[in-house]
Amino acid sequence: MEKRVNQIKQQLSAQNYKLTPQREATVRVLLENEEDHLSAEDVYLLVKEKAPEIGLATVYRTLELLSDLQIIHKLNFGDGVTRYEFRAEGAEHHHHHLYCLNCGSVDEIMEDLLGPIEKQVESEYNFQIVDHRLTFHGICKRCRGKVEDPKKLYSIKLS
Amino acid sequence: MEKRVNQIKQQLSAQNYKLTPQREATVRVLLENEEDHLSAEDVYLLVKEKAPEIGLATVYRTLELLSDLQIIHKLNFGDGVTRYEFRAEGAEHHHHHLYCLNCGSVDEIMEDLLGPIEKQVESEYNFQIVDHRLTFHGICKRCRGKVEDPKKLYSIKLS
DNA sequence: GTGATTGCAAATTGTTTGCACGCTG
DNA sequence: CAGCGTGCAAACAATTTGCAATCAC
Repeated sequence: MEKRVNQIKQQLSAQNYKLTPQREATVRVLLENEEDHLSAEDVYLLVKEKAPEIGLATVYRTLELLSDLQIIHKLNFGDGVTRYEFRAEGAEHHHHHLYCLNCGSVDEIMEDLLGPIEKQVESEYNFQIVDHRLTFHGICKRCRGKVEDPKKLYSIKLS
Repeated sequence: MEKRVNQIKQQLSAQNYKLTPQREATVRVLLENEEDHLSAEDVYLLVKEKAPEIGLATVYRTLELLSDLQIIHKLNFGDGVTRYEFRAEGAEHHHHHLYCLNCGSVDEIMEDLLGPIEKQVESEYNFQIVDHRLTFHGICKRCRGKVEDPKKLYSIKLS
């Protein structure tokens, strides 16, 4: 944890940015909730607990900064809010998401399932791939059995 | 074209909705620009050409209705606007998108590359898949050569 | 007429910006 | 003191909602 905070501090100063207390608090919240895919509002509420004077705009600015520096990633599941997650440490390690239509949870698939497919797409469509987003929408293991008609949920909830 | 309008009309009346002139105009615009992934605003502007009195709210309501009835699909590429596309006619025919970081164009991959992978995910993660979204972000064939550093573009443009 | 549908304006939501102040080198 | 960084409030953009008027059976 301290190690990662420090690492980020260095990434910031390498570009002449400082790890101010607000930024540090934000980073720590993100690290502490790494598996949660928080929205800006989520982050704001959590950061306020440790730094009550912080403004929402600062949180947005910090998230934008971290995103520009490719320290975090913005995610969109179509429910109207942007969520954030840490980038995989090793540059090219992609992963995917499982978005539950019932409870809104987001789980991760930590393996990259698309390696061969990317190659196929690059050559077949003459498209230079920089990244991809793969999300499966459905019912998570915790909601299994609770939902009668997943397709219906789907049409209601999804964008 | 007429055939498809009629088909949609029937889908609507099957659920006790009417294909009003405004709805029909909206549907036609969507059909005429099927490969374009229009935003609500785009649709609004185009619909206004044939039905100048229409309101933006009506367009939104129509798009929402069509989406609820699973006639069209909402899409999010992370650039802040929701775009719409027709659903594949045959229920389970998935396709994928190529989003160009340089020009913002969206092309389609009409084959479903994920069949086997879905099966693997369902069993391995105990997740019941209803749908998936797969988008490749990168440089389209038209922008090839115009861009020096795709990764940089990526960090700037993407959500 | 009764209920669905519309247009318009106002409200909401998520996010961004302008600006004066504060902190740090 | 120069400039980055902040908090606050106002601005914005996309979308949604309330409501009175209108339309279709």
